[in-house]
Amino acid sequence: MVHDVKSQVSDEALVHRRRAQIIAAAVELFSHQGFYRTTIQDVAKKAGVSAGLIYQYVTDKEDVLLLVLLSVLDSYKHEIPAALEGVTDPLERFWAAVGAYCRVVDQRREATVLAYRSTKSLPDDRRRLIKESEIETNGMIAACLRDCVKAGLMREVNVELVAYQLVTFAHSWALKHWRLKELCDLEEYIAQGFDFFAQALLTPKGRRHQQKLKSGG
Amino acid sequence: MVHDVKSQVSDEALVHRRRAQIIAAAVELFSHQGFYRTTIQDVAKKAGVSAGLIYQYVTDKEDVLLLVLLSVLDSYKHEIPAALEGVTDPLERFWAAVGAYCRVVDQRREATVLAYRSTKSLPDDRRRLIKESEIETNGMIAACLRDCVKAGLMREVNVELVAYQLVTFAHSWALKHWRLKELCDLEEYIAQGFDFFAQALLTPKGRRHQQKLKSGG
DNA sequence: TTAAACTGAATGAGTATTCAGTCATTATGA
DNA sequence: TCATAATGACTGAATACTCATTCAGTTTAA
Repeated sequence: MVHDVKSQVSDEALVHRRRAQIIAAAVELFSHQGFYRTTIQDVAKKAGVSAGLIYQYVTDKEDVLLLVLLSVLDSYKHEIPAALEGVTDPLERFWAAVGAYCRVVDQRREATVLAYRSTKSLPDDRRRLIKESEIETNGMIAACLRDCVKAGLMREVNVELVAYQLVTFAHSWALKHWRLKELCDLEEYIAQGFDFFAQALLTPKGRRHQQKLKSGG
Repeated sequence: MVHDVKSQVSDEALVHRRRAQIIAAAVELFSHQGFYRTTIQDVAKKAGVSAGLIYQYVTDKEDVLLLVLLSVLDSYKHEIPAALEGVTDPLERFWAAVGAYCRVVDQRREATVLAYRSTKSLPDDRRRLIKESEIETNGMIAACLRDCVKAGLMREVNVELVAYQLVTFAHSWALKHWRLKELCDLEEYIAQGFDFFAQALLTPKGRRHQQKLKSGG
């Protein structure tokens, strides 16, 4: 998918390095000033390169935005499977996935907000790439949910919809941070979310299982 | 608050009428093309006035955005109390408020998305107006929640936080409509949300009360 | 030596804002 | 009564400026 963005430069390692440089500068500027208020010259300056150079790695300004957004979504796509590594119990996997999601959102808070603000600034075809990536991430959460339902630990809910609610819960930490940070910190936010979703989703069997996890370890 | 925006024209009724005209055009254009892609000439054309006229009712382009956003938040602020009119039972009031919120979001879906996308495009002082308005609306939901908790119908949750989750649930219908509309329609969305939040929040007493409401009417 | 990477000033398209002037309406005064 | 003036909403072309993008030329490294 990064390969959908065309570059004049052929050396792949160089392309990768330069783009990382450009993305890092752009994330910061776009997050703070927004896409339209940020000029390519700003990005170039912050990245320590010339304006012309950027156009060797990207076809237009919107491509820079696309790269930035894909880099955010990529961090979701990597962190969640990493958090599930080696965990087998369905309920544990579920909490691990949701917790990991919340923590990535926290780490990349400004970029997450940027994604909400700017996705529509992309032309349709590039926007589709973003949506697909989001659906993929959602799918990971949905899969964890489904496993819990299958194991009889959770009620028979509409898995896709609930996955959205979970994702939204995580995103809200970024979107409404200006207010939420006055109400609680990240770990409290996660804890109350867990409590909330547990109440809503767990079957009696699920609840017993949950108790065991809590006490056991 | 609308009065924070200055106009050259003194006739108040005229100001109101003209602004409504400008806002109507701007909501549509901003929603579809975004704030930065929309020119003042576009707005003027759609509103059937000259570009110059707009500047008699507004000091700059950002003021147009502010007026648009305030008009969206105002519709929340009016619809919720309207839905609560004459309802006294705390649980009924709660569902009425949340349901009303979801329906306004649905009616003004594009404008809601616009609010998420564009609030940061405003300078800090004007953005504060928006945030205050949002806190006020949230307060209405929080108050309903608090009454349910006091009446022993709901668990002792962090009312402010849960209010945010409810608001977020409503907003998501707009923000993720591109995906959610494939999973369900608005009424299903609301129904599954009610089920979900009921499970998470109601006490045994609350559950019995809820049953009574459902069957009785 | 030369191809690839890079620079940064120049170009030109796009657009927020202004302002000199028009027009309809209302006040003035003879 | 009816010219004449004053008012203030309104118009839209002109201004002034901001950038995305290009490209002629320079540097780098093999």
